[in-house]
Amino acid sequence: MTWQPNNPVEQDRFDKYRRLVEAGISPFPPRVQRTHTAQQAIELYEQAEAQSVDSANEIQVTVVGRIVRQNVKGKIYFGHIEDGSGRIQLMIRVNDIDQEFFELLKQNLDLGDFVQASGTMMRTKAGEVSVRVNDLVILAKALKPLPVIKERVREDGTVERFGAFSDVEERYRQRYADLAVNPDVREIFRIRAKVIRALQNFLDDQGFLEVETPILQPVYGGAAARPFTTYHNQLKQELYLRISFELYLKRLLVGGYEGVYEIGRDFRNEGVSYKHNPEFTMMEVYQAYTDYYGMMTLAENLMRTICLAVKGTTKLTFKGNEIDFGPPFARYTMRELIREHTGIDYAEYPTAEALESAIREKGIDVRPNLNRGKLIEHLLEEVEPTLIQPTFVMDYPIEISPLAKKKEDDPTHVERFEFYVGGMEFGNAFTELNDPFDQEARFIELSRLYREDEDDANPIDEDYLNAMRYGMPPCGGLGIGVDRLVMLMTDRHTIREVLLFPHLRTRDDSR
RNA sequence: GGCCCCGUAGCUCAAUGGUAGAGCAGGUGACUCUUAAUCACUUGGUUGGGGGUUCGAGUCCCUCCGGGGUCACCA
Repeated sequence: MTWQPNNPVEQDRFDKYRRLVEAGISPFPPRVQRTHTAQQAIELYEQAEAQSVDSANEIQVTVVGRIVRQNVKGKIYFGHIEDGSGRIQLMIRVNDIDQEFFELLKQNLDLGDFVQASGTMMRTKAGEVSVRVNDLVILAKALKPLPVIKERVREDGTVERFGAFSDVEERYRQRYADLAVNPDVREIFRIRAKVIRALQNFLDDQGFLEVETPILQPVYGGAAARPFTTYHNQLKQELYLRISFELYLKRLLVGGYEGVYEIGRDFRNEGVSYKHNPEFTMMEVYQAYTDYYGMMTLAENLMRTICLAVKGTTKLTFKGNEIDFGPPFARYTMRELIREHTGIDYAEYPTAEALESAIREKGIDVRPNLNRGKLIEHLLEEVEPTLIQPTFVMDYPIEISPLAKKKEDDPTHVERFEFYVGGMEFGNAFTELNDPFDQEARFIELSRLYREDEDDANPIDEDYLNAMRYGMPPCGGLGIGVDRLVMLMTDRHTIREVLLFPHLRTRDDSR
């Protein structure tokens, strides 16, 4: 069943489409011509105008773009088209082109149509550099109306917008429409690209090798999360979408690379929230012959570099807070931070039962029967919203860190840090565990711990242990959530705003 | 998954339980330098779906769908 107009506005567009066809004009021609972008045409005119207005007015251009504003008068048409470079105004006067054609355009051009316009450059009486059109080709007819947004440029140059397309659900479901009418949304994804490029440039400059590792994995690991499962028909093999890159990247250090990184997609079959999407972009980097102190330096330099690349300074505003990546980040141990903030020194409570009742005494609600590590983690979450300036939280309990090396002077803790900015976790790093005996013991302990909790049952990656037995250099590893980084750089407060196509439930009514 | 809130024209939003409206967009007409153009007239609705209460439901109740917020989950 081919598409039919669903409402009077679409019916009207469809009628115009048919009128064009009847007039022998293709609404979707195969060929385009273009001599200048909108921006180039305007700059060219302004430069020439500085020399001589007469010669500037002889500049011939052909520009293309989507009609974003129309003002049709009796015998003159004004409209703005927008291309990738910006906007330019078209002026079509009836005596500059065939009169019948003028009437046809007047009747059948709509907001949203793509057109190609040829003519000479000029400046209107109101002062706007424009194209005085003597030929126009419709490149693509818009059959559905884009949301209408009117704009006024204030005296101070800022833009006031009226009736913006703001329904969050519709914006995400029809991101193309969102992008088409909301330039600030387009800007988010330019910044996103910039963040990723800056990450790559920074890590490349430091001598790291960018690699790609499997997304479809026979054994998942490297994080505590439920995976998505899938199935290879011919191989008759159950497969998982990766929940982290960690175990594969560290295999590469065994292989002899000194530093590797990957930027890519992780998939976690968990709840969604303003900071969680089922698929998200992660950056993980591993470096031989260093430790978590080295990763702190790396993280500081990395955040500084990204911020500079995007903002031109080490400062930014996020949720109304000014954040500065210039100075060294604050460093606290997890224990002291929790003690300061909640008054609980978890070291005084060696069992989960004792710690749980101490937490409850402080009036903090906590799910029953959590293990001690998870209880401590829960306490850290109490502190999290207060960590506005860049902060390293160091030395995590061993129970929740099976891939990190123990602290020499305290086997109950590991050399691990997470770093927080704006009340949100951005990165996670450790001195990587490279002792295959210890690693094996941790894996076994972990599978024992989670046996009761079947949801979290984690398979043991024997091949990873095999790799480690060949000798893994001492190393540090760091993971950073790229989407959250983009949130930070764009001051957006939900992950969905920085994903082009965030996950939504399917909606079967085709409204 | 729990709790709270929301879903009305293409878009942005109104409407004590009592005839579903406005602005923009669209249509017709006027207008050869407009730029949130203006002026006149005007089309457009299964009020997310289904059920119920009521003389009467956009509004109250139940349920389903979708979204937002929040909590939980997330080594």
